[in-house]
Amino acid sequence: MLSERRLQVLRAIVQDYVGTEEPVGSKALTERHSLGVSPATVRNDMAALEDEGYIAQPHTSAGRIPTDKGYRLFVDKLAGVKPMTGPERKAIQNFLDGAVDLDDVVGRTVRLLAQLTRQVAVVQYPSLTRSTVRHVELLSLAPARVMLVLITDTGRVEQRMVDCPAPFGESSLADLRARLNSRIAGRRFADVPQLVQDLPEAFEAEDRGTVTTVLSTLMETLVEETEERLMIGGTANLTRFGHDFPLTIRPILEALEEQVVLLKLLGEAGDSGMTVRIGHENAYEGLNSTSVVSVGYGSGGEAVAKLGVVGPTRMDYPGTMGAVRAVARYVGQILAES
Amino acid sequence: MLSERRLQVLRAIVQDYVGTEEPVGSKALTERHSLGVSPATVRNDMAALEDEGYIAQPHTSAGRIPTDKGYRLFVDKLAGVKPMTGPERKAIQNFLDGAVDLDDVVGRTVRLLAQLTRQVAVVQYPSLTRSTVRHVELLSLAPARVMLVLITDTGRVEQRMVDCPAPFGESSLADLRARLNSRIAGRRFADVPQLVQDLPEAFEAEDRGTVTTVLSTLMETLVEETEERLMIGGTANLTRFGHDFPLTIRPILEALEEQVVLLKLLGEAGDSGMTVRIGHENAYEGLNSTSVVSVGYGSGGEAVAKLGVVGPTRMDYPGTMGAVRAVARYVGQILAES
DNA sequence: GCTGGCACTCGCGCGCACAGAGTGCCAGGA
DNA sequence: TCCTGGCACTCTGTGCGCGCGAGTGCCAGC
Repeated sequence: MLSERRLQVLRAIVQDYVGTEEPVGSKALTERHSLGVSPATVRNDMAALEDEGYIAQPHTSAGRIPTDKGYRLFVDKLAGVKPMTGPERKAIQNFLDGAVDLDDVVGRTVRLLAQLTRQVAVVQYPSLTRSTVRHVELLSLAPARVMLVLITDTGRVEQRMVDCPAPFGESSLADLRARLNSRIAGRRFADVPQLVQDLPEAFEAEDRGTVTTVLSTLMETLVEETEERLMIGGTANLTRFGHDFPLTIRPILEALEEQVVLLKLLGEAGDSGMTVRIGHENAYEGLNSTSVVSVGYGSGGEAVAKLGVVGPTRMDYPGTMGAVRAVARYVGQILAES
Repeated sequence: MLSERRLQVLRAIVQDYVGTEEPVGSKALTERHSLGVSPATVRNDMAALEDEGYIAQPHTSAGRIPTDKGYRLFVDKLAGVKPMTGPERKAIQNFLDGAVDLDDVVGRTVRLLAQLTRQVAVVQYPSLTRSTVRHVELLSLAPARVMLVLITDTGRVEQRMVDCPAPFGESSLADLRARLNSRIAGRRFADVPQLVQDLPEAFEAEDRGTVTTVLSTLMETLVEETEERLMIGGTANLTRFGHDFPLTIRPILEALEEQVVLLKLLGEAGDSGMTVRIGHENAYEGLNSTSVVSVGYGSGGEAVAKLGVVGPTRMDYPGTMGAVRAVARYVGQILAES
């Protein structure tokens, strides 16, 4: 167990290193923080911290820098979440209030988060897993061609083209539309398959093939849309990453383009509360030198999606966590209103 | 006027520099290209080319590198477009064929283009300016709340929430929906305002306010959607940009996040045929060290949007132009089919 | 108008020495 | 038992000088 003072030393090291980006030595520490002890004592503490794996030296006879384990302890025990100031909160609210539709909300959120944290922001579109169907629209484009439009209660709209096996009359289409909506409007995605299972039986034999095709397209859409899309922004902030640049930044850019990777990353984070994944805690190798701070957000109490930022392990955790939490809260409000 | 041989020398310099990324000297030139003359002669030619501003020396007594003006001449006069090979064309087609909807088409196109050119790809969503309305759908969500869904013939779907000034009955809504569609379905965006101008008059006084609100939201949507969205990809390729990295890459990443800048960039390019903007020819300052190769694409003959790549001025122009042209052609085909 | 020769320039890489920061360890004191 | 000042040691980063090599411009000759 580490003594109280050693924890303070670790906290000081993290804070200094985040600020200066340079390994911090014992002398500098005692100068900048009033620890009440001499450099020599600090040196002993540092040696102990290094033995425990919380800090490391890049080279012999350089200062110390925190390890992933050190940051972990810092985040868990030594630092809180720094709340946003009043004016900051006001600004967040104002910025998000002007959004006109879902795309706009997500777009603004990304920009805002990137600007506040000066890091890369990732925002997942509100999830459809817990969503319900608001309306299904069917439009006849050609005798054997139907457009399927799905509208969800989160305000999302998806459309698919359906090629029918046989021509499909306008009246049959209207019939199908009406039956479909009366059955599944307001129901959850997961329940849809059962609810429409016996629908084809209500139609003439010649139309059954088409009905089945339309239904399976609908189901595909539901499944596909359950897999989430996301938006990222603030990639220019990657340039502030470090000095050894090209090598560090490349895998990160690659990871950011792989939506699958990012979705997994957000998905792995706990469902409630804020999650901080530090360095090697990230499963994806390219992000081993980064930390991911993420949190769920949603209208009402339930989280429907996640958002977060990706930055260097050497980041201002309290500030970043504060910004992420605040933004998530306000986005939730906006979504609840619309 | 430059002699034939000097043009050849310029061509050789561009090709070598693009390959090696290093200033190219007279001796290396005569070794790698069979110009049939000695290094001394090439030196004279190079001096002449430098006087004319086609090439420059980074430092005294280093090799020469092409200037923007040099690349311009190279692209205009000295190099053609390198066509894709058969297998490459096949691969492009296969890759694009699996797309399920518009988002998917654009997404695949971006990835494909980035991979083929190993540069940053930018694809504009098919434009709505020349588009027609396929269908307008109105859904009642609450007594005084309507969802407006617009479907275009390019397969795009946009929705907006409308808060009505007064409650709006289901039958009035159906009436409005029917009238709207009979008037504007199949018509061009630009014609819509006139066509619906006198619609409110057909309704009871109590509903007129709502009808007007719905119509103005529709018009807003049309205008907004005429301003295009776009998708980018392959940003990881920026890491191959140069050695002086952080300084070069930062403004580029910033530019890429500013959709307005990119749209302007694509918009400025000529409406038909391929456009190459080299270095300082780009209006936006952050892209002064990059070249942009863009071309319009669309279903049928008409171009409905643009796509292109952003890369270092030192790029393989013939190859890049070939890839861009080929991809644009196949995307056009895919869009025409769907 | 092309060629070979020659002197000149300049950036780059290498070796070296030095300063500075930081460490570990130890003996002495509260 | 724990803290402190002192001391020797170890590195890294930096500045300087130097030589090499690539490349140039110019000139006289063919």
